[in-house]
Amino acid sequence: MSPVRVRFAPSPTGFFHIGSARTALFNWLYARHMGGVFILRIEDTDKERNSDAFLNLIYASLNWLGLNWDEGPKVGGNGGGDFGPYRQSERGAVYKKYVDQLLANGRAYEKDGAIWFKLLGDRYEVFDEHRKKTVTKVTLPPVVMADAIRGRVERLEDEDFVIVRSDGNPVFHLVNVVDDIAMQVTHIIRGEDHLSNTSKHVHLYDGFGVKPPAFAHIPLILKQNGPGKMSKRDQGALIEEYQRRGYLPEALVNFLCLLGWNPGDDREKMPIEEIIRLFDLPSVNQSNARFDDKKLAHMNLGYLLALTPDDFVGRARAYFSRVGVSGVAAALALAASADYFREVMLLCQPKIKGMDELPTYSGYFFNDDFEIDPKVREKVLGKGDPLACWQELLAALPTLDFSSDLAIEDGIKALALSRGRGFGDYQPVARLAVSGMAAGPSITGMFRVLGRDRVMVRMSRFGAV
RNA sequence: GCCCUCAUCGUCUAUCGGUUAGGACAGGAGAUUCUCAAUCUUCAAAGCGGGGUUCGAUUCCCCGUGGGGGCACCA
Repeated sequence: MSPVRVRFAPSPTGFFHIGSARTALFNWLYARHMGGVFILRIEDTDKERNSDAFLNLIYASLNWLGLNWDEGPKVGGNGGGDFGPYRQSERGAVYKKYVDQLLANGRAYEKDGAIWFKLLGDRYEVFDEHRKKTVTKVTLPPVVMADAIRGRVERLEDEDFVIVRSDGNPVFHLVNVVDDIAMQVTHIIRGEDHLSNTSKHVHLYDGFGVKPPAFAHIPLILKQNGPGKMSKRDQGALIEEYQRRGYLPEALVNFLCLLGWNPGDDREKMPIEEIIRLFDLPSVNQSNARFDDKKLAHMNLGYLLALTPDDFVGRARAYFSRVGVSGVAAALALAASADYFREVMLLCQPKIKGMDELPTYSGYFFNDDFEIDPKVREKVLGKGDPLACWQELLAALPTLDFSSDLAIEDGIKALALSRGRGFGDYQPVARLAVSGMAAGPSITGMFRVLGRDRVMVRMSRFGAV
């Protein structure tokens, strides 16, 4: 049996979005599951709308998601292969050869300067109400497709169609089929929006005398709010955005897998190896799925909490590096010692919901000139006996044991006991004085990481304001 | 308008003729707690409608309805 060869064939005419990513992902999963080949083919025949920036975005996004391609343009460690070139703009000669074949065997003809594919059957004219013009139709049986996800699909294709434009450029249907033949693609996994095109494609395969590959049309991702499928203009649609916001790619991939597929049981958060092992075409859903950013965020949190300390700190540093140029907090964080940075990050890991919270959440650890939120100040000072607590705590700091969170907690509790208070009486004002914020890591951890000197300075300064 | 396609909680989904219709996210309540989260417990929440087939339909078939996609010398 010949090995499975699948391809992802994006066109560099816009930002790389969720829908494309999932199509790429399902192709990649199937290839990996079957031990086959994942091909990246760039469909850049639309000269007007192509751009190198979008092309590079495709490479960058696939890399970020971990969807490495075995054949395709050589980028990083990816690509190569014996069926290139893998950019359609460089395959003109191939298309010409195939078109000539059609012309020679009578399955294509010229009209109005363009080349049309010829359907086999009797022709008749009819007025098309929708398009407001007379069209020539062909009497022939419908195309029957065996879709791996949808089962049997039947559709009548009864009009000849253009395969090469009058300007000499081949159209999508032609190049798509030619390349799938030339690159020996065995399974075409693509969005359901292509289902109606498939009848044309099957006729083309027939014209070339080639048995069509297997088709698998995956359901579409619907936009979170409002009607219709998700497009690159919709909120949360761009892969780039998740990358920028510090989402973990493995979380996004896991989430995307669950949009239209499931392992057959209740499991959701799964390592990619397990997903590869279980993934298969028949288990892909048939109905469209609505995008849900809350669930994605939850998935991201799950992965975030599960990161090992070293991994988390490394990724946090990478995130700070990326935003560093534009953020003061990030720049200061990067300037701190590696040990201190690590301690701060590990304090924050269990508390944040995403990497993008890190600069704000941890800013005061690195910046002594942090601002005190006036609203928080008002709230904290308006409750209980905060100033007395502040003074008592300040006085106790020089002798407080800073050796561990527990020691700090015991120390403050002892103080509280001696004054007839509770730990909770000191916490709000201490947090305000030391961080300026209403929420954050445990006050004991915060004290320990900042160290006695910094805590003292901040506590003292608080009274002066 | 024509063609294709889909249909279980608000959302993602399990069920492959017989279940108290399960899980997850979101939402409500409670527990825990030094803030905020997280976590744990818990509550509420679904088979689009109508016909069949069958001893029995969420499940199979048909018709409606609703959603989605397509109908170019775009991809």
